Amino acid sequence: MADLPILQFEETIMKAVEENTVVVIIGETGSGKSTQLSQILHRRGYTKSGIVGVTQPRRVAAVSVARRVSQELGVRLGDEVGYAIRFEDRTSERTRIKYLTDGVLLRESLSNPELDQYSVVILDEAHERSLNTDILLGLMKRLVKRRASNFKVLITSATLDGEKVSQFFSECPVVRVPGKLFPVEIMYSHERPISYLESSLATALEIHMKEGEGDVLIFMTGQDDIDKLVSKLEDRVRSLEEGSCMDAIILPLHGSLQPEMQVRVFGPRPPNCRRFIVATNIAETSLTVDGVVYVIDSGYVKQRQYNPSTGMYSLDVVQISKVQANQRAGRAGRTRPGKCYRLYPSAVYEDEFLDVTIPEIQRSSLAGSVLYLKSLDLPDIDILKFDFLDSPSRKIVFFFRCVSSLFRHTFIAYNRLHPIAFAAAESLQDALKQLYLIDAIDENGLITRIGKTMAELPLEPSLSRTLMEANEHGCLSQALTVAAMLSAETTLLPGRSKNTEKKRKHDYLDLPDGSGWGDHIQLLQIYECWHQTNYDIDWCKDYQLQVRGMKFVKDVRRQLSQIMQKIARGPLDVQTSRRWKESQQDYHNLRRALCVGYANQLAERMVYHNGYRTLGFKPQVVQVHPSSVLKPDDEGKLPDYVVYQELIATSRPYLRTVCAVNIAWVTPILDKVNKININKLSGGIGRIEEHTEENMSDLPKTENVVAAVPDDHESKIQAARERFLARKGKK
DNA sequence: GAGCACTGC
Repeated sequence: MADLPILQFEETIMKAVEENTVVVIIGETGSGKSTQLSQILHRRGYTKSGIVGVTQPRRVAAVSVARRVSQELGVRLGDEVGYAIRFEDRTSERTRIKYLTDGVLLRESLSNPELDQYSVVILDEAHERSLNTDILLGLMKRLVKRRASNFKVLITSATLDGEKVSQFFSECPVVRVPGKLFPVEIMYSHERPISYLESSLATALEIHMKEGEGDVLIFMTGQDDIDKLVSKLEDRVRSLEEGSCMDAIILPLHGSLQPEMQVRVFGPRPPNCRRFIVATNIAETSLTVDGVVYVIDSGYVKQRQYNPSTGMYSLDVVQISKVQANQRAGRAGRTRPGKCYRLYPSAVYEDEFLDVTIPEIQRSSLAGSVLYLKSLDLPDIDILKFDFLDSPSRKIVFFFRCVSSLFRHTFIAYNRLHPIAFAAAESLQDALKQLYLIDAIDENGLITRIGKTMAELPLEPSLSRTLMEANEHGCLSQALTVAAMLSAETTLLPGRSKNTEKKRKHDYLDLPDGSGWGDHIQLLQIYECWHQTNYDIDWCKDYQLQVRGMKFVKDVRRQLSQIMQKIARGPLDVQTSRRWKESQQDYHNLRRALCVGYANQLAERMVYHNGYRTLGFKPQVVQVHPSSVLKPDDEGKLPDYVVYQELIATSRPYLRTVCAVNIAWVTPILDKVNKININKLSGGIGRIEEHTEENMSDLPKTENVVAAVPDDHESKIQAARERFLARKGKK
């Protein structure tokens, strides 16, 4: 501990912290920033006036770092040092240093927007740019102005990103702390490989024959490639075995592996043996494998992206960023000097790779984030309560300045660099439309009472809305189950291991089938069956349902029930139905609640075939995913209208997880779609900011331009916003 | 009749 680099910088850091409200710390891997920054602040008295909170993007990190710090300070975990993650709060009144996931801190700021129990907030690993961290960055920017006298923010980031974060916080100081990594020699390919699978294979074999002891970590993009490479490696290594003096163990490592299999990667390594770990980017940050000396980096990663104009998700293989490439290389230098083989030329790294990864906030639907921001006690709501502050219109300007600066921060830098980065305006408009259709905001873009309640639920807005509607119509218990099942769905079904395939098909017949209404209903029925068995673990195993996943569903369901009981007025029925057979009606109310909640995700069947056309977005022809339990009726037809959980483009655009709904429920929603006025919904973001730029009398003229040339207007707003923000920044 | 990168409340 004493030789951690960060301790030599204690004076520098503390001087910067004392003289500034915000400080960026660039701390490379092994600098000790995660464990030491909080302790330094504790020693310097910053825990006397409040808690030092340290956010982490991942649960395991929050827990393990808290445990470590409590050991170093010689206190019991949960006393002076504690942690808070979903489903688990190990803090007490005595807690002075608190590690928490960034999601938990966001939830806390919902009930306490000033975060006044904290004297310091440290946003750790900010360069990872998780959606939650990005929103926290925006909130901190606002908070440091309001609590400048008794609040400090420290942000840790990677080298390439630190300057930008500093700019975001009005050029706050940057302190650089070196890491304790061993040097890693970087080797580039001369050309781009034709097949990075073959290229990885060749490189791995070369290392095995020519290089000394040490494990090899190979980054691939997905399970299929991992499986292929593992089997090829096994073949080739075996044929080499006589010529090599070392044995080889080849291990896959990815998120869908059972935890027992993942453990093999971390177990003790037999002597005179080399392990090849073929991994996804799970090994980039989430899991650390000891003993790795060689890294093979394909330069690619699989990323999920959202297109706000079509409402469609896709899973694409894209080039990594420089930050990611360096992070991967760093995995070779943890225990001793290592080597990193990049399967691409250095010119590609220099010229094509983005400096930093496109942040999640730019690749996701913003409906949840916008609703969350609107629900905070920021000035666009409950204006009467805050009379002592600025006038209402000024408040709205302020709100959108916070929001737009937050989104600016993440959008503008990348738009010209990367085709998949969508414009902030488009993404925000999509979010506003979605929120309007599910009654979370009114036609002026102001949050409604329903929306306010929705934001309290840790769910995507559509599911929150479904719960609220279900509560009105006596099917909350069922909706809670569906919401919980959907929160974990991908982890429920068994993996693709071949020997279970046959067995599963057989058992699958015995599982409920949704009674012809679709996948949501099937999920409900599965959970109710499990409930009937008194949550029997063996029952899950019999039906090949992931035990961990089902337990998670139970936890989520309990948490949602508690929140609903807290926020909803009147009596609630949150008990799981005890007589599920009797509830096998047509699920009328539940399906209607889903229709209301997913008003922005409806599809209409085509007249002559079973394809669907999406409603609400730019219409698209899509198919129900073959994995759906929804089957054509006796006439060979699927339901006329469905709600869908997800629209995803794989080999074709598919609706995944669908439920039949009635046309009578759909019609009023379509009326609403037709009446959408995006300018009003935007709450005059552009208009208000243009007021500050130009004369009031210019306004009608500008609005005419909107109708005629939207793009031009958009760029004008953008320009006005830039000038506005620049001027504000100088003050 | 297809396929699932990784997190998190």
